[in-house]
Amino acid sequence: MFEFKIKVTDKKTRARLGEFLTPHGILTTPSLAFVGTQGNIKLLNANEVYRSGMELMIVNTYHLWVNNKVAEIQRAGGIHNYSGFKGIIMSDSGGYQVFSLGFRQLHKVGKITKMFPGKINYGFDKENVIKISDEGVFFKALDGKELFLDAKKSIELQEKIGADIIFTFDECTSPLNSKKYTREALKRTHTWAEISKQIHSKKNQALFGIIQGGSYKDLRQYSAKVIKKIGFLGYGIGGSLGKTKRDMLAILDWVVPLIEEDKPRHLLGIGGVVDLFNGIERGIDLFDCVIPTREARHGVVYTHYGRYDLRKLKTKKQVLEKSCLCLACRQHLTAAQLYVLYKSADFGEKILAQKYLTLHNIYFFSELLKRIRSAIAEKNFTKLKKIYSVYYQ
RNA sequence: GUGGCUGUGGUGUAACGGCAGCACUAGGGCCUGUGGAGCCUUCAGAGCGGGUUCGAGUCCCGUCAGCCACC
Repeated sequence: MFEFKIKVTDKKTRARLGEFLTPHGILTTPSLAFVGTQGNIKLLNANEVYRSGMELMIVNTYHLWVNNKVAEIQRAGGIHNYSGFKGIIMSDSGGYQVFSLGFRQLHKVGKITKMFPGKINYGFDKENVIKISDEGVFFKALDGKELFLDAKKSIELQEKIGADIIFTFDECTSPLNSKKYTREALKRTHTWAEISKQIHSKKNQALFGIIQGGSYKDLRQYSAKVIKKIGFLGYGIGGSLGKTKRDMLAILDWVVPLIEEDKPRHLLGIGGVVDLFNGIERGIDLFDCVIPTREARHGVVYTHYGRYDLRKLKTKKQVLEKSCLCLACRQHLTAAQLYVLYKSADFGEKILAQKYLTLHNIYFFSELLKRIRSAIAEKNFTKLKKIYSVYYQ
């Protein structure tokens, strides 16, 4: 049902071009999943997603579960029917919410410390809504209800959701957690990985095991060995990913050589332009990231000549990018026109602008990944990286 | 022409006579397995001239402008 074939291997780096056979088609890698937390990309309907050229989406087990969507998905016959997305779908296990709803709020950091610098007010209270034990995690939902999620429950939910690629339930730690704590969390992650594998029975879903261990070399390497030994169809490399980007790359250099060549590797939650090149260069095949869609809603435009705040393009009387085939660029909507819509007092017009930017950014990242795949095939990945490094640092 | 009302950042608005605050706009920044169509940050203000007062955006007089009503 699943098979990962490596087509081309880069001679200078660990980059490779691959094909991952799934029940919903062949996924050529490297690839990036766009995040559709509750089964849909925010602001887009299924038709728009289809026409955007999106190939891979990741949905979120925690949010589907908390918002009582799972039964509805089952009734629809699975997440593909429910979402209307015909491509390949992954589901996150809920392990990230252990961090995003817990330590991230207490520590005020991202998976890489510098990601959330300074004092950010997220608009919701800072009390810890998470209680972690060796058995699983208690989440306090927005309505105050307490929910319990563990490996067994996560896999059961993910089987009901029915994505093509699913993940083991893990504990995503904070970069500010001590080594002692990270080691304890890692032990839980490994236990939960074993349980996840035992529970998982659906043959039409590929279960990926998640490697954790923070930014500690021995823990990361130990985790890679443990997860490899349990045996999965692919690997997820999860946060925390250290204090700087350099730490993140070091983690990849420690872990990737310890896992099999012929299995796909997914760097969880990462997907900035520079990160894609750096990850692929170190042997990563899959990414997922909220950046393209979230930043679109916040007015950021990605182009092959750099990343721009729409505000800076307000006088530009041309499309966002000439070569782009997204809905906005195809309709010859200029940056200036999009800016007017984006700043409109009319809420509907603002949403329309955000929708256009979302489609544009999805198109950009899809196209970028295509170019990367071609470059690997044509043996000039390093050259392509150099080209983009002019506009993206 | 007479009477009345109103004059506070670019805009819209607050503040018993006591540090001129807020929202929008504009500028700068952020966002990495989405609790976010979100967050942080900077610039920018009393129509003009007098007076009372320790102290005036606030009270008084004049002036100018705008709005309303009436000849």
